Amino acid sequence: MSIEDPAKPSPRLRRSPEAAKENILAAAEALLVEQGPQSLKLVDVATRAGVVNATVLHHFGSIDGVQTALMERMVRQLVEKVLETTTPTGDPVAMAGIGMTAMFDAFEGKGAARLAAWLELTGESRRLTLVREAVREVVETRISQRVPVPAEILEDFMLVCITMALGAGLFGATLEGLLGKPAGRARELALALLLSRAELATAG
Amino acid sequence: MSIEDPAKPSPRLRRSPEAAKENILAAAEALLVEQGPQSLKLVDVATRAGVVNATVLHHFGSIDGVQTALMERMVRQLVEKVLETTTPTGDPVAMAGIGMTAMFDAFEGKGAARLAAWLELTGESRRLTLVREAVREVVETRISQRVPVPAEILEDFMLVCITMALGAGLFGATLEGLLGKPAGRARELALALLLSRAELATAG
DNA sequence: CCCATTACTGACAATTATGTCAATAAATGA
DNA sequence: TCATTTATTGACATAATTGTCAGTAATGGG
Repeated sequence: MSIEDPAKPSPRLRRSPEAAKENILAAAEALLVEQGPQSLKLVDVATRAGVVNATVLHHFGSIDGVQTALMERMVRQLVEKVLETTTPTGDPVAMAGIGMTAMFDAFEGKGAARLAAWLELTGESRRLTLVREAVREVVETRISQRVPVPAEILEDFMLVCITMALGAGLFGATLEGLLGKPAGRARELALALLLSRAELATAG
Repeated sequence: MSIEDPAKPSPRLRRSPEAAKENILAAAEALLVEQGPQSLKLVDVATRAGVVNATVLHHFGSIDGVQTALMERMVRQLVEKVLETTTPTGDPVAMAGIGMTAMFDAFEGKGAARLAAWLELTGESRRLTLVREAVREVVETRISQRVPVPAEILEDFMLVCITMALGAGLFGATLEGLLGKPAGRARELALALLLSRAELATAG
């Protein structure tokens, strides 16, 4: 006999469909961030979420369904996070600084850059029309009307900014280690470089 | 009966160990570039190389052995490619331009950026002491002695440069598509940004 | 309280991927 | 020519991963 009561029928927890999915996706996201995309195994995700694999399949149909849902969730979170910190102020340069900082934060924290890299490697980056729309909204609605800069140049600037934010978010820590630089140096330098450019553009 | 001679004993091809490994690694690299790291299945690599999986295992021991060998091969190629195009000239700014262009080329072509992302995602980026040594050699031996800039600043510059080269190499094409920009625009803008900075640094 | 719905589970089937092994055949040297 | 070595192979064994299904148990509506 064990110490525990032998006849212990596990108090089965029943969530709402939304809560169940949320629980599973949170577990999947944690695994993605901690161990990389190749560790997104069905059983691992289920175990992490405190359920069995059949439960995961019940809600998402397949492991691909989990991955797709996770992608959408993370993209949505990223976009919201950037948008909510992109409230227009009077000063264009200060605004650029705030917006870019928010972007760097978003890509670095919670593994958004890792997710983007995963999408890129698996060739699933086509599904990102959501991102396209978000970027367009940021450019047209939030920045373009306030800043005396042609949309063309603004888009170019966004392109460089996102490229650097992704690069810094994904490789920053490793590169800093390889070069013996303090943590956060890549991000710091990239932001400074971009900001100097922003000042130039608005001043000219 | 088939059209072919029914008793056709396949003319078995026997390579030297080196050639056999090279053949397999080339196939693996092609698969990595074309379809991403998760397509590096034992059977797929073998089929692509025109052999059976047992042959691959004979030479590399396991699929991990293949991946490790492929990593080392690609890193070596990348380092060589960068080093060979980093021949010092008289003009520091021109040198910076040439060196950075070479770096961007190296990371973009043949999926070096994809490899780096893969290493990052799989958490294998520690093995990159090879890269560390190469970077140090570039900084100390090839640049530092020729350019009147403190090593500190030079290292910072390398950090940003590599970050951007990786970002552009990995995400450039997709981002350009999402933003409706012409191909190569991210790389172009990044290089321009870095070059303007290099001019500033050497002028100051 | 009772019933219908459905989230959840355990056990098992199916599929896929990796690895083993004895036998075969291509090169090399004696 | 003959023997040794070993790159190569097919068939098979093992493991890992995904997916199926009938049954169980929370939950909410009547």
